[in-house]
Amino acid sequence: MPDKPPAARRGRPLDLDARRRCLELAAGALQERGYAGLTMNELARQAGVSKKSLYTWWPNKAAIVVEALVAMAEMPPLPDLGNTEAELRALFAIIRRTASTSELPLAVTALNDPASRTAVSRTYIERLVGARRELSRALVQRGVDRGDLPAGTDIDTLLDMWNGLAAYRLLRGVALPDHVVDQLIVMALNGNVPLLP
Amino acid sequence: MPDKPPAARRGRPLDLDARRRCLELAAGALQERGYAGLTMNELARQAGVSKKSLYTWWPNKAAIVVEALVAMAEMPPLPDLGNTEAELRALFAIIRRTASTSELPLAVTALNDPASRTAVSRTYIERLVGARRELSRALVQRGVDRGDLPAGTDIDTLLDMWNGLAAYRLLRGVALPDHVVDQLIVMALNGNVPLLP
Amino acid sequence: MPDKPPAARRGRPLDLDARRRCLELAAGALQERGYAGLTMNELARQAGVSKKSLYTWWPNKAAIVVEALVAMAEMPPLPDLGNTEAELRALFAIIRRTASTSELPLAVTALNDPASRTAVSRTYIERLVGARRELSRALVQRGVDRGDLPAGTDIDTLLDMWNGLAAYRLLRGVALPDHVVDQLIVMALNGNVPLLP
Amino acid sequence: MPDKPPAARRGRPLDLDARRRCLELAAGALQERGYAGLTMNELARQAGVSKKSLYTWWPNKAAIVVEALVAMAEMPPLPDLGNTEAELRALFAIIRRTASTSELPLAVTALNDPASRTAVSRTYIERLVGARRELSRALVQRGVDRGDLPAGTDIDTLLDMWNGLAAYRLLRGVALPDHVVDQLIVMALNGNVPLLP
DNA sequence: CTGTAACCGAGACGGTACGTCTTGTCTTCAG
DNA sequence: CTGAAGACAAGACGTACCGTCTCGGTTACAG
Repeated sequence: MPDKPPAARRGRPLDLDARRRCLELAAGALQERGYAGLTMNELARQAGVSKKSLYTWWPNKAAIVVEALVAMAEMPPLPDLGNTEAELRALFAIIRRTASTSELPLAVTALNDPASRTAVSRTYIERLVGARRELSRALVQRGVDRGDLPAGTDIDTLLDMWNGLAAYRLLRGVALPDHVVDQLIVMALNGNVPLLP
Repeated sequence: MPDKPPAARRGRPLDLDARRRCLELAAGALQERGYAGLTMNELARQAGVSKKSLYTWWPNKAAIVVEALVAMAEMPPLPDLGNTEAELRALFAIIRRTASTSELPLAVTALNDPASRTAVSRTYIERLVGARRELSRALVQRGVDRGDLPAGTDIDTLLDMWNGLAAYRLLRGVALPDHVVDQLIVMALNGNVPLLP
Repeated sequence: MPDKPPAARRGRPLDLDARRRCLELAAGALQERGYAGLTMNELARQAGVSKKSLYTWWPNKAAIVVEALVAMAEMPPLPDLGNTEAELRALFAIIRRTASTSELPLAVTALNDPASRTAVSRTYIERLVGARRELSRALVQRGVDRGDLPAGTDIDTLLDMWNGLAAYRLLRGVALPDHVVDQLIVMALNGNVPLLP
Repeated sequence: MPDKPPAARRGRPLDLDARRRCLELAAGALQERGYAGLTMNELARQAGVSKKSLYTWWPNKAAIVVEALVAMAEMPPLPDLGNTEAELRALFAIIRRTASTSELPLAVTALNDPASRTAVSRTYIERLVGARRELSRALVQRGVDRGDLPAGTDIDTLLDMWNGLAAYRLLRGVALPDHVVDQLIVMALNGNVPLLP
């Protein structure tokens, strides 16, 4: 008997539909009213779900928030445009869009909620930042492979710098103008990027 | 007599001493126990101050936190070492130290507390981020004046990029290794910096 | 099946035990420390109950106080002694005891607390004063039935007069001497009582 | 030197006008909004007086309230109508009016305010109840002197009973109907009153 | 006519109760 | 066994009020 149905489950099955509904409602509330503006009571009520279930599915509020953010952060793979400059431009579009949502402040707030200490481990952050990171890294790697970027480019540092710049500007409430983006791309294509040691 | 003192205040004067005491206690509690770990009840009790006074001086908890962070962010002017590379190295030391304290998460949390929306205006952020910014800008400007950095250097973008990189790494829980700092300094001294349009 | 049990309650049931515990603690605190000396914070703490629960069960402090007083005011039915004079004497013993406790001032204070205006309705007073009234009325009625008191005796007015006399004396800080009680009883047995119109 | 002018006062004299203004405002607020509805802050503001002055003139809130009630309780001497029944009827008019104001509940509340324990002594009650008592007693005494009431009438008990009846009815929220008043007067004129021992 | 002593309005302050809110747990009943 | 309904403990938040205090200014009598 190669593989029996996973565990011969008994009783009422998990309501995966309701679970997803919660994440969507949470995502909406987070963007509209922020971290503190999302309350578990209301989330349960609106999702037609019991608080018991919420706390069965996630250990605490911070965990729901992080998972909702992870879901929001999902993005389609960046297509190979055959042109490194065009691809970098597409990458910056995503960086700016991400920074313009309040995703980062929300993540910081969730991760500094004392409740999260117990259960929301670093793995969540890995998933949150990491989700996009892999795709972004692949894009930059293509530039390196094409020879448009230096062979030893420190891709992670480069991406952290670009994302960090956008995020920091967001914190300051200042926009990231086009000409800055243009310049960063030109600099990169000219080989002015951090290199691996 | 051109203008007499503003309004000849009546009534008992503000107890500025107690006000400052609150900020110091708040700063300590924030570093030790985080945003949620600081409670107004205890702060009032420890400072020997009534809650009424707290809420007279600041509109809500977030406002106290931001002001305490502003006070924490004050730093001595960066001395002129006569050597741009040494100065940049000193600047990065501060950037790393700042990113490794909990200051940034606290600020983000406070500024995203819905209570702060009403009263804690953008000016607080200006003060918070701006306090250090002026000093950092002056340091970089000295490098430009000495001719060690390009004449048209976009100092703000450069600083946002460096600070953002450090902060983003902090969020990811990854350290910023020395060789990366070395490389960024070398790049800057080679003139590879964003320029004003 | 004409009507099934009202709604087949769902969710955790009310903790009636804790509710009763609160009333008892409140009664004790009222007698020892008065209306202002009873605080909701402490009551919650001592009863091992959350403030939320207190305010779920009662709309405000005054409501708890009134209900505690109602519980205190409960008294055993006055036994039929077969002798009207002896029964009236027993009634006066209760009247005096009631007037000498702090029950009346507490009730007046609670019912004049502006918080009570909204929620503590007249029904509370009915219950508070009415609890004892029924028993007292029954006692006097027995005297009427025996023919020891006039047939048309206005029992309510008679009881209000006697209770009012004792209460008024309490307010003035003057005792109600035995001979006055004796005389009132004699007057009543001689038929000198207010009559229904 | 038999008696020198009291103390040869120096400095600014007491502002008796403002003091009286406070009492009037307090009386109004008490009747409209009750004991807790009268706040010292507002009283000071409305009277154009500083809180400092309020607490110079009276030791605490209860003291102001009691003094305001005493002022409210003042009544013109009851004229000799030459007719005991008419006079008793006038007396009952006053008793009813007094009971219909919330004077008694207010007095009870004030005297049970823990703050009053220190400073508002029994003498205040004497003044409050006593002010009217003397006048009422004189009126009843005239009836005794005329021979319309028994020689040994216990006037104090009689008045406490009548006042207490009206007050108790007020507490119960029930009116005192005319026919009851008529009957009490008839009973008294028939000699059915408590007698001194 | 000037000094000085007592008074005054304004209002900030310490202390503390009130009533509301939210998180995370627990209990019951229904599917 | 899972899920909805919702009561519960704990405790923070922001508001209100009392009685005290400190300030600068005002009014009277004294020299």
